[in-house]
Amino acid sequence: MGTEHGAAPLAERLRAHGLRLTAQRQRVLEAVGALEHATPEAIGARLREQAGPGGAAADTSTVYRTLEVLERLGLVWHTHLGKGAPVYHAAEHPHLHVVCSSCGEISSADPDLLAGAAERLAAELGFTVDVGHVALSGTCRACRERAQEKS
Amino acid sequence: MGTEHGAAPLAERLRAHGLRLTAQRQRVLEAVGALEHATPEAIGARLREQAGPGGAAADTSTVYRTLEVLERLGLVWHTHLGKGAPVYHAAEHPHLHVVCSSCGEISSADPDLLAGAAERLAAELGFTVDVGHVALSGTCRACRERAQEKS
DNA sequence: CTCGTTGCAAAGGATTTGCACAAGT
DNA sequence: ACTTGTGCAAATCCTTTGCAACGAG
Repeated sequence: MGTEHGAAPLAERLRAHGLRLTAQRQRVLEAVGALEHATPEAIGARLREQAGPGGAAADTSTVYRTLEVLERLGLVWHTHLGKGAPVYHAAEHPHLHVVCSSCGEISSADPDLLAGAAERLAAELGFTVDVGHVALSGTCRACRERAQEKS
Repeated sequence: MGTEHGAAPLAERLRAHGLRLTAQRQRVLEAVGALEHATPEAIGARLREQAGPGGAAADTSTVYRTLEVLERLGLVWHTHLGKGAPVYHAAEHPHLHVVCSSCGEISSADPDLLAGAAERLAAELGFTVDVGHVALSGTCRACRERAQEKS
């Protein structure tokens, strides 16, 4: 297990941008890594739970502002999976999001799935697909079967 | 040009569901077909413009409710391209949406691009990708070049 | 000490909902 | 007539913003 990227990049990248290392920023980043597919709301909730005796949660607005910063630093990414649900995840393990439009189930898939499509788009339109941001919607096996027996 | 699906399906499908054919529903459907990548707001605006002497626009809430109905009937589809921007399009010509996360430019692409990925997901996860709903985000050629010269 | 950060509360924008009236069948 | 659809306005939800106090460097 590499120690190289444990917690260092945050402090380092913040300094590089003239920004400051704060407890909130560390906590939000930690929360994004812990919760997969984290929404701002979920992150806020988690911080509130973890807020020990010191009462050290982060305000909603701070969560939003922090996520914005972390994204600019390249430490987290976000995707819109559907309606009002931006989902953040650590930038370290890029993966594809696959969402069932029926039950809302979120799965992850191999980014290579889009390699072919990405190449064609690059060649034909000069468009660079951002695999980490992509969300594929469709129907998961369970919902598909449920729909079939229904009709 | 086939007449088979011109305007008939609306009345037909509405009846099949015990719903009624109204002027608003016809107009909204027409607007979605006319405007590509139509947002609810844009649809409302268009209806307001077109509202002739009879003053026959549709209220915002009606637009939303109508789009919901039309989607249930399978006449229109929607995709979330980013933040608060649900985009509707006629279900007739399925296409992929490609959005530049930098400038917001929306392009359409060949659905076949995802054929390979769709097959693999179906085989590996039993997940059926809904190509019409998919939005790929990334960077368009113009923004990519702009970013390069900048740094 | 200086300037970035945070919390709080209020502002915004987009979508949804309740209800009485109008309209389709 | 009966029941669904519509407009209007109020209610929500999510996110952003202004500002004074706080804390990192």
